[in-house]
Amino acid sequence: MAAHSIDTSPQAHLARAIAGVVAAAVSVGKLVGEVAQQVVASDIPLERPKNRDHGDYASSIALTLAKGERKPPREIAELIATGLRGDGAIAKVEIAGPGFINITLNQASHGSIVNRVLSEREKYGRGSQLAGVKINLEFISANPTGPLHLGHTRWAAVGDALASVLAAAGAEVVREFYINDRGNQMDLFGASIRAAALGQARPEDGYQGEYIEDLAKLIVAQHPDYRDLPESESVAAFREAGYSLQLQQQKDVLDRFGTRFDIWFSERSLHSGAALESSLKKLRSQGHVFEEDGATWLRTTDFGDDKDRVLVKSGGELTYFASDTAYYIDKRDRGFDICIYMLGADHHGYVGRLKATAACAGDDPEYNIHVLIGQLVKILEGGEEIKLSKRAGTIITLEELVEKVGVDAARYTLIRYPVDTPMVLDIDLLKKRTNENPVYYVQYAHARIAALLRNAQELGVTYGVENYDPELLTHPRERELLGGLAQYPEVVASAAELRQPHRVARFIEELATLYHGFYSDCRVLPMGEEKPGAIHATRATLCEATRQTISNALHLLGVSAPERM
RNA sequence: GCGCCCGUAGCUCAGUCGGAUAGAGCACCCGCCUUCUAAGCGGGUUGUCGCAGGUUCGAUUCCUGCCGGGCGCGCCA
Repeated sequence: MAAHSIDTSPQAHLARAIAGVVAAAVSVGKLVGEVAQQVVASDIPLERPKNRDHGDYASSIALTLAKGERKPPREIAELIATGLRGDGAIAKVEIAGPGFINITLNQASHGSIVNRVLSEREKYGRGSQLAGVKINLEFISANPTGPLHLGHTRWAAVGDALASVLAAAGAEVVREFYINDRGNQMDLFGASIRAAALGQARPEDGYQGEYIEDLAKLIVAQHPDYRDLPESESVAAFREAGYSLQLQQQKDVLDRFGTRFDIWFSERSLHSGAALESSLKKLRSQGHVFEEDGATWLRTTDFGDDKDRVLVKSGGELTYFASDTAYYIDKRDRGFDICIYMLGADHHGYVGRLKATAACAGDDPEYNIHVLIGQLVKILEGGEEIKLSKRAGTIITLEELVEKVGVDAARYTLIRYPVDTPMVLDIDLLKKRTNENPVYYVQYAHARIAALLRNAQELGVTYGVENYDPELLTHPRERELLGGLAQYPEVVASAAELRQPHRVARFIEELATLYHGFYSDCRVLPMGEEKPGAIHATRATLCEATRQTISNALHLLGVSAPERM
């Protein structure tokens, strides 16, 4: 991490302090193990123990070092604890259990997080561990042959949130949507619309949804002549018109959902430009292309794929896989260090070939390419599962879900689970505007603080860092809340590193719980004739820092932070 | 057959780069609004962390095998 952005949170301070003590012990020969010699602040395990008797922070570092030192962990813990006791931020250090170091901070240090939050404001939580890294995040990437369904919706929410989280960690992120606008399904799409326009039965394997009728009507209204063209021209005309309308519909729906893409990338553009040819050239130069049975293959088995893949069919046509490889290489040529793909579970078979493709192009598949596999979403309505079938037209679309539960609830619900969890959405339950939906719980906390701060101003409580005195925050609830606020930057950093935006959602829920607990036990504003004093200003300032943190976190997820509910 | 994902409380799910008594919400029972939003707070009840081995001071977490569920294995896109 760059020197100008030293993390000033209490736990970062502790990590540096512990690393410093260990390094000092190494230099005088009290610690000799390899692990101890190499330890740096970012390696120091430091957590907020569930049990408050275990202090504000606890570290298991002594247990980790014990093996290399061949000494009892408690002895090492004592050594470190002794070194820490001189630290001005620390009130108490205790050794517990097998060798945990439990640390209690002094008031000023523990309370200083409020100053940090209120000086950084909407920037609180941002870090720099991904500074200078260019990331291409591709998600949704639906065919332009129909509305976006629930699976796409999960990605629309999670992908957008992940992009924000990565950006918050300092990365330069581009959100990209790959439009699969080539291939048989496009002709099938055109033929389906044409059939609807002519009042004929749709092709058996064609698209059956009602939206096809709507598209047909729209197109015929503008271009009645399309029906009279020779069949293949007519299919093409309906296909292109339908493509354009459907793509625009997807863009509009996503826009209303709050997910906006930087780049809409057309598969066709790979073929009309030089991308395909130059990618083939690159792959050939790396030596993994071969000819067999009249087709051109990429030897992906060199890098762990199950089987080699065809790039050019014996008939001379390019495969979808050829597009994929060209697309990947094009992204790299555009300067992206890391290409993240978000795919549905039904596409997990692609992971091997995508990674192998990157390797064939001479890249590091462990760094340059990252594939996230999302499990499918099941929907319950009226207690029964709705089976999804695009062809049969029984799908829940992004639009329908939003109509039913609203943007905030839809986004938040989809984001709060890790993507590899197969999730069950109960529509009936989500329709209820009750606290069964965590998004209300979290938004309520924000609105509650906003209301309180409005009242504070009316009552003449002048809150803010200049009237903030951390020595007054001695109540256990206050200490808990301060500890929660301090966790946020670390949560964002780990969400970015692990590509798991749901961690941010879980954090907000925890912070909301801490706030509600504080609120019910600690009176913030003066009562009756009481005059505003230091405790009121200090507590209101703590509230403001909490509001800011919740707001920042909700914004990362694309969920609104209401002032009133 | 081969590969990937999942299996944690009655339900929906966190937690897992090994760490202190396994958590939350919902549901159920009992309290708390004459002053800041009760969409809230507090208390109670709930578990063979799928099963069996292994590694370890320590395993829900790592390894192996099995059982159960989902998905994928085209010169389709």
